Amino acid sequence: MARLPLYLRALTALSERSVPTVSSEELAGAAGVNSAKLRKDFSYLGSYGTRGVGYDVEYLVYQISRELGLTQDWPVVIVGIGNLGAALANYGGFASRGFRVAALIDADPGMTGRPVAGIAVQYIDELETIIEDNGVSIGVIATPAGAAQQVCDRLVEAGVTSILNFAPTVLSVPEGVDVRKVDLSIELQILAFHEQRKAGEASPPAAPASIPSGPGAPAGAVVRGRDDAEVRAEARAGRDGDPGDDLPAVMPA
Amino acid sequence: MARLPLYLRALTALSERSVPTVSSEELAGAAGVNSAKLRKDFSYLGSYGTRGVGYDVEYLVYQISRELGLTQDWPVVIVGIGNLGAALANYGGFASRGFRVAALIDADPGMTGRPVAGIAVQYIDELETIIEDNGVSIGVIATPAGAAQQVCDRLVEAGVTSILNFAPTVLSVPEGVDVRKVDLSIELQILAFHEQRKAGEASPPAAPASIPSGPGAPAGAVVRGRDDAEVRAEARAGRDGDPGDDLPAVMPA
DNA sequence: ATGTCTTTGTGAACGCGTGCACAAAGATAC
DNA sequence: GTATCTTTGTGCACGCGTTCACAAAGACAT
Repeated sequence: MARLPLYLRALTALSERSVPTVSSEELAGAAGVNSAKLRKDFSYLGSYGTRGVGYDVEYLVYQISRELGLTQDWPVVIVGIGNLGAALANYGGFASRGFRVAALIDADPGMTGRPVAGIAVQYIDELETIIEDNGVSIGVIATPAGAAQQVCDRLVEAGVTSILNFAPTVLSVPEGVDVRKVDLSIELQILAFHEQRKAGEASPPAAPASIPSGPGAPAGAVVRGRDDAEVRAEARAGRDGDPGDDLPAVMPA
Repeated sequence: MARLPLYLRALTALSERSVPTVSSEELAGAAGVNSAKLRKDFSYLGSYGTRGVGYDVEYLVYQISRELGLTQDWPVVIVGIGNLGAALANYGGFASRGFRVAALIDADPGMTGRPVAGIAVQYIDELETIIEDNGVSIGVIATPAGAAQQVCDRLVEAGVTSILNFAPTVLSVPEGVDVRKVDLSIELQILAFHEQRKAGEASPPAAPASIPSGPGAPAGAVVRGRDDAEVRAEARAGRDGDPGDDLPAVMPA
């Protein structure tokens, strides 16, 4: 149930405004979901609302917090204190809600000892010790892509069973270890995809003079500089051309 | 098809190693998906592989790039240059792959003119002008939660039709505008949820002496400090108690 | 106490994405 | 030219999540 945190946030807001009860309809609106879905979620959870009235806000907040395991606090380590790692360390969302940054770890010796968000960065050799001493079971990877799998392996080996991965790599982990991925470029690419579709459907008059696009090709494709067949033929021709700079808009990593 | 970026990344890696072709099986392995799924995805895309051989790497890279709209470059603006916004501006994943940071915008006048990642931060009054002058259609919101909806409205009004939201809020947007959300606390909470379930199932002997948990309650619930009925009763009693400090592990925002 | 009204909880249908399994297609060797 | 072998493309069935719609349940007014 990935929606529980959403409900919790909406409920907390209501709680602060001292609203005693909410109907499934209201809460669903605030969380941006269907009301029937919300009711079903709560019924799976075992929570009981009151028919004719709604759900008791405080009670639900407590129930969901408990279900999510937020009544205990979870020590987390952040590995890779670059731009992103530092931002994460400073991010308030970590500190609150039962999550405590137990340590910041970096592979650059120059970082060691430097305080980030009030916590001294530790060298990566200490990783295993830190995990074990603090009973850390959640690790955050904010390293470059190349180091991610390696760090992941060490975390898992040391006892971490949940990983939040910000590096643009697919991590392979043993059974029983959970990985969640946050990938900025992928999100952007998905947006670009939809954006292109919108542009293609909306403004056929905006099509610039170019190579005639084949039938079935989306209208957004007119921006491309080369014909499909051309590229395909070249690619098939034994790859004599220099691979890498013949596809301009494609990134290096 | 949210998997295309994943494929693209794997394919690009292969391309750099000058691998001419891949089978669906290999590529699926690298992307961490089922091979049948991958083949079906590609067939929807209209791409043709060669039976008995596999897919041509270069051709696929080009096709997917085109499908995702990566053959043109997309100017994006980042609004809210705090820790996270600055990290995003510095993040390499933006600059490459057809995305160009057109502007950094912040509501703090003290930030105006300060260079972040080589780009001078602009004051939020310029938002509309920037969007229109640069033809920006993708906006990134990295503001505090309170300002997010407001910024969102201005972005949309100015012509942005795709938004990547890092603020912990549900944004409401008109039809036709795409929003993707990246929420760190939610990711962590989901991990904690699974973590708790694992702990509950795995180590029943580890249950500390506590209030007897009711039947059907997950074992992880033993960590809680108060009984269900107790909280429920109190919550129902007209909310005489101080709301907010009686639920220890629950966060303020 | 009774009736009405609101809102929950859930049975059932729908749709979609996933994965299996196999036939068609092309390459490669002989 | 024929046979074999690899790998794609896809028909089909399964399972899950979503949504509709309605009956049961409780509150509230009379």
